Amino acid sequence: MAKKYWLFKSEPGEFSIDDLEKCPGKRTYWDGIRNYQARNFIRDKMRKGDGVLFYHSNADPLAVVGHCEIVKEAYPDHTQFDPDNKHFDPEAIQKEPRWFMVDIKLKEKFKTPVTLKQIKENPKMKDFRLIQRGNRLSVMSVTKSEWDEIIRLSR
DNA sequence: GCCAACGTTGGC
DNA sequence: GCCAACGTTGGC
Repeated sequence: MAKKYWLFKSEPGEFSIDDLEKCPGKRTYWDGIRNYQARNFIRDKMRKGDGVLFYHSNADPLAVVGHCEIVKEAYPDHTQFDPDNKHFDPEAIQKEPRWFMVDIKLKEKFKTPVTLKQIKENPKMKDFRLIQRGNRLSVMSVTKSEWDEIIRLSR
């Protein structure tokens, strides 16, 4: 299957691209996704080698700050079973995990983040999911041309 | 801090 | 299965 592209949102106060850069091997698991649409992307669609844009939400600046690669495909998100974790799901059962995660590895932290403002002003990005009205998905798909444009803007 | 948009929950 | 109430997200 052809390489696909995604965008992950993260609040830098929770987990920033700098935090990712400090992780061993610059890789981490992407836990805490508790939305079914996002879960289905993770569980059913993401494949090793797919590209991931890393976006800082609730931040200054609001921007795509780098890109990553999926290095491990979906497996159960252990935080759903951990009562001490803020993503604990009391309804989740071990035999049939409800929530999944992938592992990502940082490929590049942009020298120039691509801001939300830039994206909104760019006619080529008018269909970008991130800027669609009321879009609250924390994981979404990105087309190849959108990916290429973001990379170009970061240069 | 506000609030629009959206997902989820639960009573009926 | 409808839908009002509620909680959350996230830009502003």
